[in-house]
Amino acid sequence: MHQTLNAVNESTATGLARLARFFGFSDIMGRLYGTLLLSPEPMSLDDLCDRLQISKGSVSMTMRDLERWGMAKEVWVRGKRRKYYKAESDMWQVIRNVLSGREQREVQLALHVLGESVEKLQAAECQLSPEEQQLARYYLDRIADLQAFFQFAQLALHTVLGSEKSLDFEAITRIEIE
Amino acid sequence: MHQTLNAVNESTATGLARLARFFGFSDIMGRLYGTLLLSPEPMSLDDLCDRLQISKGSVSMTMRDLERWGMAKEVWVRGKRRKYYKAESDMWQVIRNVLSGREQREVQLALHVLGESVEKLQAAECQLSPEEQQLARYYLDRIADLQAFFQFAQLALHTVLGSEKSLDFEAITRIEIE
DNA sequence: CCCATCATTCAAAACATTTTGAACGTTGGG
DNA sequence: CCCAACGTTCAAAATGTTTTGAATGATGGG
Repeated sequence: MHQTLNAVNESTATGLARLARFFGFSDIMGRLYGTLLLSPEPMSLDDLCDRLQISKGSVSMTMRDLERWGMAKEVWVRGKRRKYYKAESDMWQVIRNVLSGREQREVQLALHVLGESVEKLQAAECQLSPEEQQLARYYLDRIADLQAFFQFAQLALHTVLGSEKSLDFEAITRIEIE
Repeated sequence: MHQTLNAVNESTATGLARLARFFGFSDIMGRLYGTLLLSPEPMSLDDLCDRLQISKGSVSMTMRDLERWGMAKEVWVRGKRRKYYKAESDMWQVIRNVLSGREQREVQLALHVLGESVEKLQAAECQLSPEEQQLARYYLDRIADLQAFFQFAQLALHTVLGSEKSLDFEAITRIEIE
């Protein structure tokens, strides 16, 4: 294959590895996704091992993750016994999968914990000394700020997840201006 | 101090540690920030060591990071020689600091690399065999998708960073009901 | 100028994550 | 039913990250 094509392949895989890392996934996950994304033909586990020079165990495990996150799909190639994979090439779909899984859970957990703290503080108020009451009010102020942040995040997520097609810019700018 | 106050303190610090980890910072960074956030008085390095049960070296290094990211500030307490710190309590400011540093760089780097790939592919086109040309066009399509994604991210970042307004609790809840 | 009191540094230790590869399933063709 | 060709698993090795603490540097009071 021409050297330029290889170079582009390599830098794309490296860039996606970086992006994966940024989102808390493994390096290999990004490289596998990038490699599949630039392959017009589905690839087998052995193809991927060979291309990326990593063990078959890693590829097998990581492909399962990619499937779980809706970033790759299994493909049957007739006449072949091997498993073949192709990348989900709709980036918006991938983004939505990731956001609706991990990120949304994160935000909801945070809001839940913060809500519990508020309840605890309110319930305990009458048992507190005057100084402690003052501190409790201070806590409630800071917690309110955190809640505002997470509620903003929740709204932003909801907006992105609600959009069926490729995300339009109008939606996001509207949130910020309000 | 009352047990409820301690419990809230602890769960807030733990929650912020989790958030820090999510954003690619260290655990301790989140815990220190959370601890400072819930302290009406500035705290010294030794106060923080004592509260979080971690070595002074860690606290010293991590406080430098927190300062670098605009998440905490040094405070002089008259009559004391120690350094005292307080959290930057404006969450919106903290978010802007983080986004305008790391995240923005990340997006710009990605766009730069993708742009280079497009140039390389276009420059090499005339040297390619017909099959290679077809593959190059496939690459250009996939790269265009990636560029669209990063350009969207860039716009979203720009919008958030451009807004001066800090979000308050009431404003957010009002938006969500609409 | 010296001492006491802090803060900072950084090499090594503790800890956590990722990757490997040999052993073990599974499946389909013969 | 057996073999060959694959996929999967998981304990251990490699690698990467975080934390410690002893040594060192800085600074103000006396």
